[in-house]
Amino acid sequence: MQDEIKQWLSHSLKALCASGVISEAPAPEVTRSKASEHGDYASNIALVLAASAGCAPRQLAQQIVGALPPSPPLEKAEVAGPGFINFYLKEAAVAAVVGEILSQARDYGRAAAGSRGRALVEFVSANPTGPLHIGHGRGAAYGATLANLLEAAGYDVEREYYVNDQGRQANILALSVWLRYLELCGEEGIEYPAKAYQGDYIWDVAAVLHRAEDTRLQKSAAVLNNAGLPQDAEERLDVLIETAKTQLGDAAYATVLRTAINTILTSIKDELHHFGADYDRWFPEKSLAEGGEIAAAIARLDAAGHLYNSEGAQWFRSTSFGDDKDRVVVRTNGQATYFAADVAYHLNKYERGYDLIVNVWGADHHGYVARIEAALKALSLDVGKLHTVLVQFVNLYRGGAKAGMSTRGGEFVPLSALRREIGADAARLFYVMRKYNRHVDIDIKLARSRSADNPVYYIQYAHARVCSLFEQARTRGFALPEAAPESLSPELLTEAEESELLKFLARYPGIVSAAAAEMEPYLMMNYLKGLASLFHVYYNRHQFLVSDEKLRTARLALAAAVRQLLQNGLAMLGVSAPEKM
RNA sequence: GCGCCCGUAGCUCAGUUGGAUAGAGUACCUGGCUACGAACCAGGUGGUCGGAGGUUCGAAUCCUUCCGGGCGCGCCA
Repeated sequence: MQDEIKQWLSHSLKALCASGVISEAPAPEVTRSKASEHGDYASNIALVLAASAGCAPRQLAQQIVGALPPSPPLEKAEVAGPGFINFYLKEAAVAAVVGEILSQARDYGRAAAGSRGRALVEFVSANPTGPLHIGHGRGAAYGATLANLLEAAGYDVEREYYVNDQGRQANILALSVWLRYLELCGEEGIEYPAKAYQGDYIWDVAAVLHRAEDTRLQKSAAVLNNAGLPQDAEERLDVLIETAKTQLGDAAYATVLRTAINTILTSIKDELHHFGADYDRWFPEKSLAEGGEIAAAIARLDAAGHLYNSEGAQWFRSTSFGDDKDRVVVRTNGQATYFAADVAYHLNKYERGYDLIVNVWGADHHGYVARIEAALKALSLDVGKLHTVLVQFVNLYRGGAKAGMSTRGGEFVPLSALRREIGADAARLFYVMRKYNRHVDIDIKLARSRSADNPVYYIQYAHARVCSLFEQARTRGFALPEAAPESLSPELLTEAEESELLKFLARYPGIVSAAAAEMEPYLMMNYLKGLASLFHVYYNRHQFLVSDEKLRTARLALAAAVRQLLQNGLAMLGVSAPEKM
């Protein structure tokens, strides 16, 4: 409707331009009116053009209105305030939305599948070195919801998790697990390093190895203590890792590492599934090295002339492309850096031919964006396809007291614990309640309470209410409205609450596309709160199950449309829509 | 020090991308179930939009600067 009004306005402006009232006819802006006394839509075009036209804004507005073409859905257009033009739509034009929603049902507001091309959403991608914590939960809720929104907006979406199954963190994990394993075997005098992973889950993984009864893994604790350990904790860890590799041999060491990664990754997959975040692909970092893609990526940067050697390492001149310092791609020890692998990974994504590539990262990675984009520019790739979303941190409170979430200290709060305490629905909703670049506070006591602070209940309650209403209608033997849209009598919906609700329903498609375009799931969440609120107000003021059959059917149809959009919206947020609570 | 994000009611946050009188929820006070679910609704109290300049018909929104809070600045991942 907004676009149609713009066309009418343009038509009018061209006419005035031809008669010399104004010198040019720019594309007019049309917005939804904030207050109902300002009509349904409004344009500021007269205020914009008044100065150049050399006449008073209100007078110009009057001339624009006079030159509008005949427009059937329009009740009237009038000049108001300093020179705004307000548009009022006919009730019937507004009420048609009920039939559209009931006939299109789940597809209402959705663009044709795949019409916008292919999109990749990579999210969470936490190191498989420990359980997911509440910070990852936000990435999971955000990423899963964004993927749904992009799908609704017409993208063919793939959901991907990048698995860091090699590198230093993976080696620290393997060492940690092996040391615990030796303790399980009864070895004494093992000093467990402070920088190794401290969580209890390491014992669980070690127990898996222990049950396998692999004799290659059983070594004396003495070999570790003879290694001549340095004082520095990080160096100490590196020496221990090397010792473990030589003592175990490549094959056995690989078994430890693989078992550890697989065991933890399995529990991560399981947790994400319970959380409603499912993936199309688990992309192993290791495959990049094994397929020669890291070397190929480095070679491409080199061929393009953007690498140089310094201090025994190979550097990428990322400062030429907007980064604030150059980055190492190959260390002095000959190993490629994590950054080099990540360049290869992004190259891989680009070669898969997506139209949109989304990275969902934690806010602590923001320094990393510039160097990845620098590499893409250096390889002459279209950086505009890549959107890196930096999701801010989550603070967890328990009745006012802050709870920590560090992964290495051992006192993190696992996502699974949060989910068990407040439920997956509340967690999903709380995580996407704010803009992604703002911090989210979750107070567990609040989230568990059935108070009105809790938007989960407010929205779900509206849905359950409609369901209950239909249950009542059924038991009283009333005909239900879904069957034939043309028998819905939308013209009978003339109460103020009804027309407000109708207009709000019609905004849904715009919310879907805006939430997808801005990558802001909270817009959908806010819309659903607003929809629930308008329904509750309407419900309290008017009767649905009235004796007049036509009016009853019209109102039930409106309720059914509300229920449909609550279902559609909640499904997109990964939240259930219960019929009873 | 440099870079990014954020300052709106006591608290948690919206504010449709520069529009008309800055809005919800919560807290506090008051009212509404012999009508389809009171996990709801209605009314009231509550604001120098962090401060100061600037841009224009018009600023919470854009620019400059200061203040306050969060995060990042490894041959870790």
